[in-house]
Amino acid sequence: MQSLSESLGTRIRAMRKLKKFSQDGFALQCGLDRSYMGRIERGEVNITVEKLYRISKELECEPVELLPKINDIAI
Amino acid sequence: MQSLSESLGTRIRAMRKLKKFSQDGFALQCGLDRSYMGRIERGEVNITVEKLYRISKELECEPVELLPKINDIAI
DNA sequence: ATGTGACTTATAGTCCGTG
DNA sequence: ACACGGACTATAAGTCACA
Repeated sequence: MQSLSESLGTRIRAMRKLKKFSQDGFALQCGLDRSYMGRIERGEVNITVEKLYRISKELECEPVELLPKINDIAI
Repeated sequence: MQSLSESLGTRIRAMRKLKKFSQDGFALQCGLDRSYMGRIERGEVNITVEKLYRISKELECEPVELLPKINDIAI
């Protein structure tokens, strides 16, 4: 079972690629550092809800589309 | 328009009351200090996604039930 | 049972680089 | 373009005392 951060990162990456954004261009859009976006997508960090919304906004999706179901992750 | 943290806090409080939990009993369940839970419910802090999941788990709901729609808050 | 101030500690998030 | 890291800085996390 994936961790929450891993699952979230995987979903963010998939959605970003769907939108044909580069990682660093997308980070810039979100007002985040490029190295931090890499860490997010690799599931190395536990982002705040505020950043989740910022990322969702730039991906033109609802946060729920990026969040795993509660029973699909280890808590 | 409410801020994200305010909207999230309001929803957490409403769901907690629905479950008939006291603030400090609920904080304990979540492994948090009751004063910190108070700040979350008042929207004074910007929690991480991990905390959101911990709280959702104890409220027996999905995170999406606690999160406002992206167009309903100021980003 | 809850709000608030004043903390300390942990970690989110930045800025610089390398291959 | 992206992975990965070191060394920062800002802020979330967590504790306690008092109202």
